[in-house]
Amino acid sequence: MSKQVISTPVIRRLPRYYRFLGDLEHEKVERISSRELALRMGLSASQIRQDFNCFGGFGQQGYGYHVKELREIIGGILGVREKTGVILIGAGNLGKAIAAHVDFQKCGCSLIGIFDSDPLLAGTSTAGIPIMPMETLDSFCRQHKPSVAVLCIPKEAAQTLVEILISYGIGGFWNFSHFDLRVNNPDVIVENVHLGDSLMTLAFCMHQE
Amino acid sequence: MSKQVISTPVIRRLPRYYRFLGDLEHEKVERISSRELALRMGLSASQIRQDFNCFGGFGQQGYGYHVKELREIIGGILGVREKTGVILIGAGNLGKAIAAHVDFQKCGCSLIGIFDSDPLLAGTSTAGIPIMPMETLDSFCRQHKPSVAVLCIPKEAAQTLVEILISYGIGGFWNFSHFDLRVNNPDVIVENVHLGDSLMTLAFCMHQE
DNA sequence: TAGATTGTTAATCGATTAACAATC
DNA sequence: TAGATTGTTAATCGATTAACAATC
Repeated sequence: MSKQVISTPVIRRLPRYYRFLGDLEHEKVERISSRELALRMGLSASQIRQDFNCFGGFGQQGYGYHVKELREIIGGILGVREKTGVILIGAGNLGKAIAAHVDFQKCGCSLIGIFDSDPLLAGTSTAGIPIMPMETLDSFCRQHKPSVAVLCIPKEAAQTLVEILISYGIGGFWNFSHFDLRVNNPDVIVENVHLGDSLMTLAFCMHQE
Repeated sequence: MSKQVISTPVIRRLPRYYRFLGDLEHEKVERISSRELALRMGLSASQIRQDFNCFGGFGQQGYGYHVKELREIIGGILGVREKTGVILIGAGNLGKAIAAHVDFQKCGCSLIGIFDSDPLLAGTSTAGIPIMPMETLDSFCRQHKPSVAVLCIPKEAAQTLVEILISYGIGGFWNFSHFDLRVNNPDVIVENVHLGDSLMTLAFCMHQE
């Protein structure tokens, strides 16, 4: 295994490769060349070959890439066969929708608990996952050792909660709060999702030109 | 007005600048230097000055940038004072959450209608917006001329619907369906959001090192 | 074998960073 | 005026593209 550091642009393209290869497999396509895949994905063939070769030579000269095999390899790289424990904090509109809509399984994750400070929600469940009161977070984490927390809480509540969650052993945050979470600890990974930024970008591009 | 083309990385940073400047204004900070802003945002001062100078010189030598003024300028560039008409298709879990959770107003948009093919949903409403049957989409678009459609529908339904929506005058798609929407028409802008990709990226980064 | 397509190196392009003169 | 910080040009860095030898 090469210990080479993978650049961010490459990392961000991996899930997309994985998705497109899934579609191809679904369409019963057995082999594909970098040229064809590039055409489909709106990339260049060179780039695709460069990307794959960050991890090793998965193709065969004169043939291309075996779709099923390549998909499995990239799946392995992305760790989709793992069962990373995930908890979700904040069972409001967005929290519930994410719990129900995102296929955690497919992403190598397993949503094992939802927490909310509203006592009225405790005892109910969403997407088959029980909603628990915040008081039980500590003991739950000690018992089940989730490594990722999805944050669907208001901005104000987030920063302090994050420190606590890190002390509970959380090593990754998928942050939907309306602020940019920044953590000093280099072992903690943060993925900020700003839907508003995405919509603004769309609006800007429409008014350009 | 410079007709210079703005690069994608710069465009993607604009909403973030806008957000951070909003926070600063909230904290009653009147002026800020590129150096201080860089520190807060995890960028370099050079980059910030380069970015702003794509649009014009908004700062003042020896002083820095006036927070409120700069925020308004960037807001103007992003078009947050516009009222771009938006419709949302698919009032499932995710559709409802987006309708309720995303602040369209703040993004220069106005969510004016939700459509769903399920006749049971017709007549109900989410986030104060009425849910209407797909049959009324045509006449609604002719009357209200929305320019953006949010797609919260299954992959299978999406591609054909998109063609129809374009014929109804939709020029921008905010696509949450599980597929990459690609449109040939250069006047149509697409912003694909893949929450699964984002989660996979987080998981990958956690297992790296 | 001939044709196709990879893996990989070299060339190009674009974005970020550094430097500094202009100026408030 | 002196100090600070911008706007802007030049240097660097990294990512993408092009080219081609290796090889299935």
